[in-house]
Amino acid sequence: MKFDPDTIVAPNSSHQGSSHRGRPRQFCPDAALTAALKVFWERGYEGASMAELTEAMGITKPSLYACFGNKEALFRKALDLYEKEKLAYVRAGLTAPTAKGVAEAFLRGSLAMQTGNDPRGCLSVVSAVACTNYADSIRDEITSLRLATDRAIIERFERARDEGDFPPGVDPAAMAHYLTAILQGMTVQARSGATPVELERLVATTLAIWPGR
Amino acid sequence: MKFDPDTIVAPNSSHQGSSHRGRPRQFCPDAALTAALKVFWERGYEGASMAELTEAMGITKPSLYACFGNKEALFRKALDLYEKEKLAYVRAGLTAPTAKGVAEAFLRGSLAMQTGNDPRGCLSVVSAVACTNYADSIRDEITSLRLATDRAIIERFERARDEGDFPPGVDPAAMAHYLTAILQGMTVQARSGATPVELERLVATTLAIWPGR
DNA sequence: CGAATTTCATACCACGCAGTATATAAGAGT
DNA sequence: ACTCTTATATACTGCGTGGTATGAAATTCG
Repeated sequence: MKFDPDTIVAPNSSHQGSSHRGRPRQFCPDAALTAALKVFWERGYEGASMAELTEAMGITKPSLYACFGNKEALFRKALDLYEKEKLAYVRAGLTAPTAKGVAEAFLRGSLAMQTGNDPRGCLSVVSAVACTNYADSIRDEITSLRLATDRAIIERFERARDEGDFPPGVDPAAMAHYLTAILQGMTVQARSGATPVELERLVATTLAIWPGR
Repeated sequence: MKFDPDTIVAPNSSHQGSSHRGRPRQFCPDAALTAALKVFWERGYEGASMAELTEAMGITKPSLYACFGNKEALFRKALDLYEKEKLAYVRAGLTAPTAKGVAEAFLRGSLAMQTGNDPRGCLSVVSAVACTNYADSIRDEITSLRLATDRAIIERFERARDEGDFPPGVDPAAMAHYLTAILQGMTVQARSGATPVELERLVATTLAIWPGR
């Protein structure tokens, strides 16, 4: 029976539940995946070579392939991790009391991501924009991920409209796409070297202009 | 003496001034460069292979290298062509009478580019975001290009402030970066499959929110 | 201990990439 | 007509890529 690469289990640094025949793996898959995410994040899918990845992950190629499948599967898992960990502020932001509060939470969350130690820019944006020749499955996953968050923001803004957060005549869906456009633009600017101060000013400007509460 | 690839001259379809020793070239460099631009535009620099380029340009590899130098030089010339032809609306937009007029010209110009037959998205944005491992010279050229237009917009908005286009307390530079962020976000959304109607709505929303005249 | 099983390390493979050597074709100058 | 020059076509090179074969090391089960 073959090893199932879809299930990452038993990082050997933490407590190991059921014992395991054969030689134990000498690295922590979670840590390795985190390292891989960082590489994909700054180099893009095609820009990240297996050599770079294995070096950053601190493992050899056969270990990588045995544990994660292939490059595409690795990227997919890294993308899952990204959306799980790094995009927490999206889910959190949706709980803000007003539409403007949601916008502020998103903008500040995105800003915090740019000023941290992580690579600049949003992995989803980078992956969506860069090269047309990604594997179709990857493109599909990225777009479906984007559609899901778009949908969530739209629904949140529809509620906001019903609660009177917007001036009359404002379309919630339009405001949602407007907000995501600014977030994406912020990613592009961060990616091309904008300073944290400039990004902070972008946040402030957007909030100053924001219609309603 | 070697042929200087920096000067593209004598497309053989148009009138040919001074005659030319040796076998005449059997393609039009301008048309070939336009075809190359299209490929770079939709695939990115690294995503475009020489095979794709030569096929789209309708010439063979030695012809390409003889005429344009190498891949990097070809991209550089394509980028020049892009900024000269496709970004004409930027220079035109700067002449609008008010700040909001400038914003509208940029937004509509960018929108028109997305709905045309050309590849989606802005080549500069794609090139800026995608892969970190471009040749340094290319990155430098792209950023200097971006800085130049940023500077132009900022100066135009400073004039707009002096002319009273903005409400008091609005920073022209901040508004410039805000506007470019939206344009960049529009590119990202167009690149990831947004419909012209959605982009049109983004333009309308931005203009509806725009402070001042 | 010995057998089974799984991971690790080194070396390797086929392929696509950017770029080129070489020989031939097509024109201009004399 | 003959030479000189430039472009074209075909075939090639060296290299980096994603992915793998193979054998040794490390563990559990009997």
